[in-house]
Amino acid sequence: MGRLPNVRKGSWTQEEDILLKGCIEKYGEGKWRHVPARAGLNRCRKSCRLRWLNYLRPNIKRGEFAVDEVDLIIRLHKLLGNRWSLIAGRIPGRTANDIKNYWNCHLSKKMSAELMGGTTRDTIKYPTSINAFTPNSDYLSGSMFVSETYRSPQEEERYCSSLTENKPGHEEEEEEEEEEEEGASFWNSMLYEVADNSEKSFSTSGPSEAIHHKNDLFLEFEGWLSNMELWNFVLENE
DNA sequence: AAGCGTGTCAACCGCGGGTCA
DNA sequence: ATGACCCGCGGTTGACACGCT
Repeated sequence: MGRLPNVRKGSWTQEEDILLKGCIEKYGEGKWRHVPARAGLNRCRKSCRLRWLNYLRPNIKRGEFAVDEVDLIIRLHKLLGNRWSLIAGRIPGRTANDIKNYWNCHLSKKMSAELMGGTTRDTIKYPTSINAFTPNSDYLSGSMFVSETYRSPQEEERYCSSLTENKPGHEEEEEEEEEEEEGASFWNSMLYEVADNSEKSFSTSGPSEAIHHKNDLFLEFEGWLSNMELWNFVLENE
């Protein structure tokens, strides 16, 4: 099973852009498997989709990121980690690819430089990582931490010594459980903290005591992600 | 002027999740 | 329940531009 033979790759020409744009305008977005044939393009569907989403779509903002956009990206990245599509959803006119590129070129270096410079960090809100722990499938499947962890020198020392200890095999399961608990407790803290601080609008919709299962917690959180009022609150009080 | 290093951005690739037969 | 197919995402790569030596 493989790749389509003789499919064009590389940069898009103006003619191709016109064909693709015309096709989307005529048939609408989606059904990407039909797009190459409909548009008369010798491109794979993924390439068409990407070109549309990142370049041809109307209302795409180009050029320098404004200061407030950068600030928002940093805050959102703290909260969400590398979930670029979610971050892009909060920044009108910017695509996930743009934001990812901007982060990789500008902000990741800046952030790690700040880290090295000993910038103080928030204490409980996020795991000890510049890349926030993200509620991805690894978390749901039980393997928790996917991002590189920052530790203080003392923490690092403890961590290293813990690594050099010989651990019998059966303790691995216990470690996984501990990690899982640690992650769940992070989400619990975050969700409850937000709920506690947000008396008015979330007193009824905040997390109920019945939330014990991590999947429930995650689903609850995903629901909150689409709550603009909550977002405004989090960003204002972060 | 030429060579080299670095930054930027568009595009590709592989994978995971969802849907449907 | 299972496998095929499609979509969307994030990581990575490659090409080009630009600055420095």
